[in-house]
Amino acid sequence: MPRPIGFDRTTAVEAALKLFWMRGFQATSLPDLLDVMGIARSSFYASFRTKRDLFTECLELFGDRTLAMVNKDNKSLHPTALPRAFFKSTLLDVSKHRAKQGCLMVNTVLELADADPELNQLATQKLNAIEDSFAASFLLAQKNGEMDTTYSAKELAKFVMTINLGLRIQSRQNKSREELESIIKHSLVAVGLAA
Amino acid sequence: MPRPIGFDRTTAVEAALKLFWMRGFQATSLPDLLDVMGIARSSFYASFRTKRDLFTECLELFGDRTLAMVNKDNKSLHPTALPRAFFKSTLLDVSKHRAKQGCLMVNTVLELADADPELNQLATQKLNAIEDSFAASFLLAQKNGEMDTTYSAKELAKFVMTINLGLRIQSRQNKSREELESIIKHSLVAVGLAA
DNA sequence: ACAATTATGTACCATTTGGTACAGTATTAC
DNA sequence: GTAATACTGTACCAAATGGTACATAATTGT
Repeated sequence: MPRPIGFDRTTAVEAALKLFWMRGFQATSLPDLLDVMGIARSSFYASFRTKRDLFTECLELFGDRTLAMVNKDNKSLHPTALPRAFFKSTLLDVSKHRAKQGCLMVNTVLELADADPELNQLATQKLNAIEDSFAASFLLAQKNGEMDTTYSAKELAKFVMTINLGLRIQSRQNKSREELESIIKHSLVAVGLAA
Repeated sequence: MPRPIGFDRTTAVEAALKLFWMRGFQATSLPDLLDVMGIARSSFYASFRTKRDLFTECLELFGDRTLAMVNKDNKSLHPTALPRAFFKSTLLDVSKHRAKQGCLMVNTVLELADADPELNQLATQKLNAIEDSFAASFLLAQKNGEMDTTYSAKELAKFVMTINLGLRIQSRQNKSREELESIIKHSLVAVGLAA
């Protein structure tokens, strides 16, 4: 009997995500959101409750999507090639504008570390999941004797994540692709992940 | 003839810096500032013009102070020991609360990359100055034959800075001192900076 | 046609925002 | 004392904030 939902929820969330990603949580106002989502104020509160709830949804979506990317490469590539592939597809093979957005999780951790510990924790948890995926992959390869064991799988994953975080900041600083590429190359060579 | 300035400007700026450092620019309200600075609203605007101007002053102070720390170590330590000393004094030998604050420049870059390009650039410039100081130190050591030349001084400095940025995020995530220490150790060993 | 539901638009809300104006008081040099 | 300056406190400002209320129109299944 009811009139069906008129706007595409997924599209709307996607638009909101893009804005949050660029501007951060606090700097994104409700009118801004309504504008890019193309819905009315009332519809917004009916479908998404609050701005914070919507942000949580975006963060969750972004985190899961990123993890899925890593896991996908995980199946088709040799573990030692994983980090390089990840950096390539999320940093190098990406438009300038998108590179400047950095990573929503990282941005969130720094913006809301103090102001909203709960969101900070959610972002951290999503980042940890990615790190764990790397670690699991490395561990398997090491057990199969396909990978050097100078560093433990966990240590290696932590190292890769540290580089990743550093790169996300630099991409928000407008560093050139060449510069980022150089850093990636040298870091990976240094720990024997230059597949 | 005039009545002298009653409050200590330096102390007031210091208090503001601490608050900005923890909460970020946007999340710090004017009443909050007046509170920790211990001055009246009118005095604030008379002495500091605007909230943004004060923030700029804090950012400048923080950046110069950090650079001075690096330069000081620069004179007493061997270049290969510089990064380790820097991480120690700014990350490991520091209270838990202070570690959680991260680095004001890094926080600023991520919070205001899109919203205030000018402040982003100021923060970036301060970070670059630190990187350059590392690079200059490495270069000198390499020329004197006191340091391995597998990596160029500039590349090495960029690598150290990337690790540094990554660590600042992780310290905002409440990572334990042990975890940070382990990352530092392994990264520096990897590029031959484990003095 | 009718009931049910969901959209839209708009008016409204209290609160907070950064910033200004100004009156009154305190402290100094002369 | 007087003039000059700098403090405090408070009142005020317009604008923007996130969120609510509600009347109306649209679209569906029956």
